[in-house]
Amino acid sequence: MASPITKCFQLFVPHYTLIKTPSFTKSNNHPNMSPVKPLLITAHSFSLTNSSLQHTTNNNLINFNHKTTKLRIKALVQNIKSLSSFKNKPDKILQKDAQFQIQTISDFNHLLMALLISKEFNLCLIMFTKLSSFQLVPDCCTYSIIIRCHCEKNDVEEAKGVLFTVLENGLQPDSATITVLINSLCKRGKVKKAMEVFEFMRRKGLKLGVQPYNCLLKGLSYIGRVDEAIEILMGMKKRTNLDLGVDVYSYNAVMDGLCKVGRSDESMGLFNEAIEIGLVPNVVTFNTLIQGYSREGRPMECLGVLKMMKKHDCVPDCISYSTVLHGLLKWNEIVAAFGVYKEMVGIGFEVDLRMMGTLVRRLCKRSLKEKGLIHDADEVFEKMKDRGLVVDKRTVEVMVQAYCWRDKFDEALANLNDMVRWGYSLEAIEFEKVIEGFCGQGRVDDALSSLLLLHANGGIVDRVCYEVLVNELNARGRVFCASFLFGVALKQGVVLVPNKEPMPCEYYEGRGTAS
DNA sequence: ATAGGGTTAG
Repeated sequence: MASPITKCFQLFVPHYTLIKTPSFTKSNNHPNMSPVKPLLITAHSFSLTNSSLQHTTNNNLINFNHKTTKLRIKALVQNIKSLSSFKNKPDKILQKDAQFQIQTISDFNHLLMALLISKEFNLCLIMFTKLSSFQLVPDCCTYSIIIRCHCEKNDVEEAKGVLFTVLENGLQPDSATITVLINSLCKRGKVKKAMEVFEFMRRKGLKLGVQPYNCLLKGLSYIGRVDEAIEILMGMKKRTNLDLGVDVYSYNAVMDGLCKVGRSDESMGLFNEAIEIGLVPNVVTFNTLIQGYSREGRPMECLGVLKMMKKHDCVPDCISYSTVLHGLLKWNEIVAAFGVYKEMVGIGFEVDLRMMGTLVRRLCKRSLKEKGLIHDADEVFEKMKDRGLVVDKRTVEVMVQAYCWRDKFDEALANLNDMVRWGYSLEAIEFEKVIEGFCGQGRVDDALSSLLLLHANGGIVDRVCYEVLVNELNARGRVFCASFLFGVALKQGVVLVPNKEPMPCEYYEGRGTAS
């Protein structure tokens, strides 16, 4: 009674030979493939033990018994399911029990899009060839997805072919379809080919919107032909009262091009021009400028841009702050960097752990001159420990050193233990400082355990460490312990010449006479 | 009415 339902896996059964490249003819001439709607994709359809899959073992494009194919299909289901996170459109296509109905070309486009997003380009193209079995006719949207698919595969010629087919079929490719192609070409630096498409469209008498032009601007900037980009931008600006015009994306593209070649001032000039003609700069505009100044070694001007943003009612985002912070660190403006760090933390932005490490190390170094900075280093370091499971080796080393400077040997030892826990070697640590420090505070046992920590973890204990400790033990009359250590040193080939030889014999003799 | 299209960091 219920009409047989085409399951997704059946789509891949080779009832007929697949056409190598998808054709765009609207033929319904697949006799063995009864076109039945709707298509239901259920989790069950993908069941890999399904006996229907046995039919697919012949020479075909998709072999369901092949391990990787199974994995791919599985991943595909995941991706289609996770479509719910895709642009608020889930409810339309995802029904309650995870069934996926295809009734309209729009549903089909969504499926193709899902495949595209999951980078299943070949599957996407294959699905496209099955389009007619759903008695569906591709529309502009379908074609732009297919064009994008070819582009992602780096098959620009094929993509262009699709565009021509669209035109031949009498369909009007709209600006969105073209944008996909132009963007893909420009992103790969194939600006010349992109321009050919522009020329082609012009000859066809089809007008393009501002977006494809923006792609071109970006493409030109990308290959370093910024001046040409500026020229085009100016042309676009002149035509404002026509249908084209410029928008903030256009300016962003060219400004970025200028910034990338060290012409940030000119970029700022363009910014002012954009303001003049009434465009509203967005966070990307400002971030572009920040990046420009940062690259040019003008990190303090990044802070200026940050202030400008606030004046323009533009809320700096994580990228704004990260870029500024990165610039300040790169050019060694450590105090300002800490200020920006504090601001980020205050807002609740996560700071990159590597930048935090750099900040800690520089603050430590700087604190030799400006004592107070060490507290800032502490603050950032504590945050790092809260955040990550491990802290990078160099940063802990520097902090251990800084703790030693301040006679905070407990903290130093705690961090040395962390280093061991994290599997770091202790070779870079100045253990004699730690041991001397503990001894100086009269804490011989802590000094001893520091030495043992180093020894137990394959570190080379140098003469100074042994000497300091043996002397200290001797001074405290702990002769037995001193001689033990003396022996350990000897075993390592370190012959100690302490202030006073430990005299175990004397010691025993003493005991002997007493009893 | 509407799917499909363009921007910034490390």
